[in-house]
Amino acid sequence: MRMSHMFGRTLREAPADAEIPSHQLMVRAAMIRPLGAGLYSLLPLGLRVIRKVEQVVREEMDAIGGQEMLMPVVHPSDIWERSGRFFEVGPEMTRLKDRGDRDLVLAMTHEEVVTDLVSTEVNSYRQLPQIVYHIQTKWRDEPRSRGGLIRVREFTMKDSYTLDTDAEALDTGYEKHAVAYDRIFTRIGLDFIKVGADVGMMGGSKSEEFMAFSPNGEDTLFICPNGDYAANREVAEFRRDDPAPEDLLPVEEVETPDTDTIAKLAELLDIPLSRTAKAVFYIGESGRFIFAVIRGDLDVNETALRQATGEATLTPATADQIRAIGAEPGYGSPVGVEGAVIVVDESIRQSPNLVAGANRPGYHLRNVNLGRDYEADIVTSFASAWEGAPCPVCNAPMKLERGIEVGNIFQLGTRYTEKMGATYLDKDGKAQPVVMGSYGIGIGRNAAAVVEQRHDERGIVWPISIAPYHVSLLSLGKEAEVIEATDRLFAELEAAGVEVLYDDRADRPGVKFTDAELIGNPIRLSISKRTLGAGEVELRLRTETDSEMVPADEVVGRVTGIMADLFAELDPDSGA
RNA sequence: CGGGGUGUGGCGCAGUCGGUAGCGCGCGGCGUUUGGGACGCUGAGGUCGGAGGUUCGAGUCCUCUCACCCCGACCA
Repeated sequence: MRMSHMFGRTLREAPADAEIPSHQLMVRAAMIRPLGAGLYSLLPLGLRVIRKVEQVVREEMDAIGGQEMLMPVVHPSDIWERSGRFFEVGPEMTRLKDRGDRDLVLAMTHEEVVTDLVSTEVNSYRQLPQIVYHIQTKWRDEPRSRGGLIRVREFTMKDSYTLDTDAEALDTGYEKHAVAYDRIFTRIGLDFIKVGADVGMMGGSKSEEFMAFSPNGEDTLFICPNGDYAANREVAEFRRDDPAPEDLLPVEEVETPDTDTIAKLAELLDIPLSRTAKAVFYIGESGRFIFAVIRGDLDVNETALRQATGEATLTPATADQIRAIGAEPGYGSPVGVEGAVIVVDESIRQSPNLVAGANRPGYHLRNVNLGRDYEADIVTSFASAWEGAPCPVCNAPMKLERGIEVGNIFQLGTRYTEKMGATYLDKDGKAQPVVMGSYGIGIGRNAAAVVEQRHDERGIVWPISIAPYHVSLLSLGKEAEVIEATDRLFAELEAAGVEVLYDDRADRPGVKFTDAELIGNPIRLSISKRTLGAGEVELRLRTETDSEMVPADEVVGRVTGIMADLFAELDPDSGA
């Protein structure tokens, strides 16, 4: 490609509304342009990156037996009604009508279409297992898009689906995906980790996320320094030590004026936070009052609490709602309340003789004990982990990291196939629901994550696997012999299968160097009157600050050799 | 949806007390330059986000509205 005719210009300054590096650099480097909130055009340079990410994904999906297909972006709403998600998913899914007043939805994912296809295409256990996938547009009307390509509303996603006869076979397909994903993210040069995750709106039983490390990531991860455990904050567990057993002491009311927070209470009574029981009040989506009880030194993980209660949303209760069940804001305890679902964290069960509210202003109770003084409807774990929390496996203090979710894998089970009647006949001729898994990779987000991890003050430092071009070729000077020599090298490189972005513009050298570094192709070649006089070409890697002079007739071989080395560095089979 | 912020030429910005819109970069032409974002001359390009209002007069004041960004809520 000759830069003199490339569509899209580089920008000297980033748009004022771009804050994170990947957003700024991809706009400046003429890869993306904003159209609206969460909507981006891909310019030719950016599209090349996206296509390369897609191709890596495609190769690895094919390698585990995936069959590529393509499903529509617009769906008739009835399949979503049959799965139930038409009613479960909120405004994130866009609904529209066609000219015949028929209800349609814009696809935010494709479980429904796959399941619908399965019901007609799969009839026998002999056809299973299967892996199908497509790489296609998704529309999710996010409440808030952000960060360039990190979180957008319209985006390209690879979604694949495993179809199996039983849970054991599902494990196999799931594990194949875990391996394929490892290879994909390695090949595109990401520094990443697989963590345990919440199943969210996808439902199902098991889910893990692949997280690219980045301070600009939206997720918080807890990671064991010994590699024994890694989880999204939403589901992160930690080791809970059993406190020394104590005899249960009698309940005793204590006057605590103006002590409406746990911190004040602990100070007033001169006890550690861990000797108090904290009450947190929510109203669930069903309208039930959710009364969460947790040890005073811990915080509620609302995702875990939603899971435990089966409530899709939890809204903090108002003071009036709290009083309506017989509790008192600031002085609440589960002792004597009525009409609430009492959910107790494990920390409480393990801790005897805690201080809790007396459900009247200015008073608390000492020596409150679960089972003696009140009963729980649910006892489970819903405490948030924290930086330094003990690893649930080895007890080492966990590190807190930020990550960008670049892929996720879900075991769906029969959630969709049962509802939509996607069955196969087993060996006994009996109809059984197909067991499904669902696996996603956001293509554009991956490209952005790579930029977040691989850039410097001058621009992007692409890994060769997804760089827009392998080589930036610069002609320095307008002398005819320089132009001719650069034209010739351009042709030779292309003939050798090297992808070249040829900066043939009439600009000064500084402009070309700067743009080459901004765009970030891995190999830079420069030809000028000076190099020509010595019969050489200057070669510099984007990752290096020193150049190398290469005899003109060795350049193509040298470049292809470097390319092979660069690809090898990203090769998951090389053991590097 | 709550909180904060910004809308002036392609990008970055200025615009005082209300007086008829300017700077840098970029872009076209000519000339001089050519190894780290050159210089001179010259030229093109703006419904000042939109609507309404106040006023002799609005980029500027008032009202409404739209869009975008950031934090939170939410989120496969």
